[in-house]
Amino acid sequence: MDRVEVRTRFAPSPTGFLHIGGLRTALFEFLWAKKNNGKFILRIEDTDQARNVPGALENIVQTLTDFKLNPDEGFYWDGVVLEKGDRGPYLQSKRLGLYKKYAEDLVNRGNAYYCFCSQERLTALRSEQTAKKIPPKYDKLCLKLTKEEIQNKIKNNEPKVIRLNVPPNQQIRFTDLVHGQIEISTNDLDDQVLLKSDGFPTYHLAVVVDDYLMGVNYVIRGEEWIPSTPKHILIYSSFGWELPKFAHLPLLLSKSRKKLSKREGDVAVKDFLEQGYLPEALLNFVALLGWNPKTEQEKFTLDELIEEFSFEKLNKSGAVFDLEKLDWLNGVYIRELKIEELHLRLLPYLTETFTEFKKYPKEFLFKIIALEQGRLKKLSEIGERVRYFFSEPEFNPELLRWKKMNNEEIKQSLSDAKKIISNFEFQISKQEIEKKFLDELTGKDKGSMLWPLRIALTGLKASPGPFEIMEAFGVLPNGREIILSRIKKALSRFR
RNA sequence: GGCCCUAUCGUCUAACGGUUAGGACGCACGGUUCUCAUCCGUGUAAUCAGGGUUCGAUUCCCUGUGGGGCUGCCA
Repeated sequence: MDRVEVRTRFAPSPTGFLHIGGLRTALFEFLWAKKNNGKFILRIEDTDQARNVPGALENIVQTLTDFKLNPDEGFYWDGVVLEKGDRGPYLQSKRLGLYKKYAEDLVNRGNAYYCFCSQERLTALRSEQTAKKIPPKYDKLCLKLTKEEIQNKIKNNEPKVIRLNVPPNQQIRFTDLVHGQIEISTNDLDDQVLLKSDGFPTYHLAVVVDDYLMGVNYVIRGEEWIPSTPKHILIYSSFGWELPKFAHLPLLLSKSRKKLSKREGDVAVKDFLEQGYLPEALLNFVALLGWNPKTEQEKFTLDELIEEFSFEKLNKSGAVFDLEKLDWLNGVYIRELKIEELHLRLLPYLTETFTEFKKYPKEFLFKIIALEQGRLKKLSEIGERVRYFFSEPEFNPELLRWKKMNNEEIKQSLSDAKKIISNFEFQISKQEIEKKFLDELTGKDKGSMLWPLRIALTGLKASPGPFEIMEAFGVLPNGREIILSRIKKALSRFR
C-alpha cells in the first residue's frame, strides 16, 4: 500500500522568541509527522519586514532543538542555523519571485486583481463602514478598472497590490480534524491583499503557495486561523490544487483567559528554560494542554507522545496555561534525574551563585545536590538552597522560638552536639552519626534537641536534616571544623 | 457591529445516551520516631441557563448567556 507521506510544518514568524503556544503547535505538528513516519518541516515566515526581529530565527531554531523537535526539512540547529531539504528555500523572503508568479497567475485566472487604492482611501472607507455598523470590507473599486487603465498605472509605477477576488454567495465548507464541519459564507470574506506593494506576499498567499510546493498535507495551526481558512481554500481551488487536511488547535489562554501572547508577559520558552524548567517537563506539560491520552497517565516521554497522539484526543476549547501544575511536574522530573545528570544541569546555576564552587570535591557537590533534589521545583532555586554549605549562616534564635525551647535547653543541645562531634571519627555515614546522637544527646525530647543544631548549621527555618548535612560536610577535609565553628558561633549568642 | 469557535471542580481534563460524574494539580487534614520536602492516606470542589428529543441527557437538537478568536498592505 503506497500511501502519501505525511508532511507537516511549523511556520513561525521571526518576530520574537519562541513562545509557549508556538512550542505546543510545533510539538503537535512534530508528533503527527513522526507518528506517520512522515516529515516535519520548519519554514520561516518573514514576510512582514517591519516585524522581523534580529536573532529571532536563531532562537526559534535553537529552542526547538532544546526540545528535540528536530525538523527533517527547513531550518535546524547545529551550533549555527542551517538549512536542508530539496523544496527550499525555507525562508519566505527568499521566495519572492514565486509568490509574484503565483499571484499574477491568479490575476490571469480572474481570481485576483490589481488594486491601486491609497491607504487614505482604505482608511476612510473602513471608518465610514464601521460608522454605519456594516462589516469593513474592500469595495472592489479597482475591479472596475479597464485593462488600459491598469496597464497605464503599472507603467507609471503607481503603488499596487494584488487582491483576492472573493466570489459572492458561496458557502465554503471544510472538515477540521478537531472541530468537524465548518462552514463560512464568502459574503463574510474580504478581498484579502495577497501581494503587498513592497512585493512581499501576505500570510494568506505565502502559506498556500508554500504548503503546496512543499507538499504539506496536514495544516496544523492555532484556532485563530479558522476564519481565514476559507480564503486559503479559495486559493487552493483557483489553482486546482488538492486541499490539505486542516487541524486547528484550541488556543492557549493566559490566566486572564486571553490568547497567550508576548504581551501577556512571561511566555517565552527561553525564559522558562532559564528559570530551570526541564525541557522534558515543559514539553510534557504543554502536550497535556488541549490534548489528553484518555487514560490517567500524566507523564509522557516524547516517544510515548508520538505513540499516543491522535486528533481525536485533542479537545476543542481553549486551555489556560497555569504554572502550578507545571511546577509540580518539573519537580517530578527533577526527582527522577540521576545525580550526575542533575549536577550537569545545575552547573550553570551554581556557577552563577558561587564562582568558586568548582574547587569543592565532586563527591561533596553530589551529596548536597542529592539533599536538595527532592525539594527543587526549578533548577534556578539551587543557589539559595545550598548557600549555607558555602558560607557561614547567621544563627537566628528567633527560629527556635515557636519550639518553646528556653535558652538553657538550647545551650544544652548545642554543647551536647559540640561534644559528640568533637569526639568521633568524622567521615562516617549518616546512620552512624544519627546513632551517636540518639545515644548521647541528653534532654527528654530528642527531636526538639536537634532543632538548634540544624539552625546553627543552616540558619534556615526549613532545610534538610542535620545528620544529612553533617554527612555531606564529612566529605570535606575540614568538615568537622566547619561544623564546630558554626556550633560555637551559635553558642556564643547565649553567653 | 458582523462572522466563526467554544462551555464538566479554582486549573488541566475523563465519562458507547444509563457512573455514587473519575483522575491530576492546588488547597485542607492526618501518617512517615526534628523542620521543610518527598512518599502514603483522607477530604475539598464541577456538568452555564431554559426549552426540546428520549423510558433516561454531562452527552443529541434549539435558544439564550458566558468565554475566546477573527474582522490589517500583522502573523
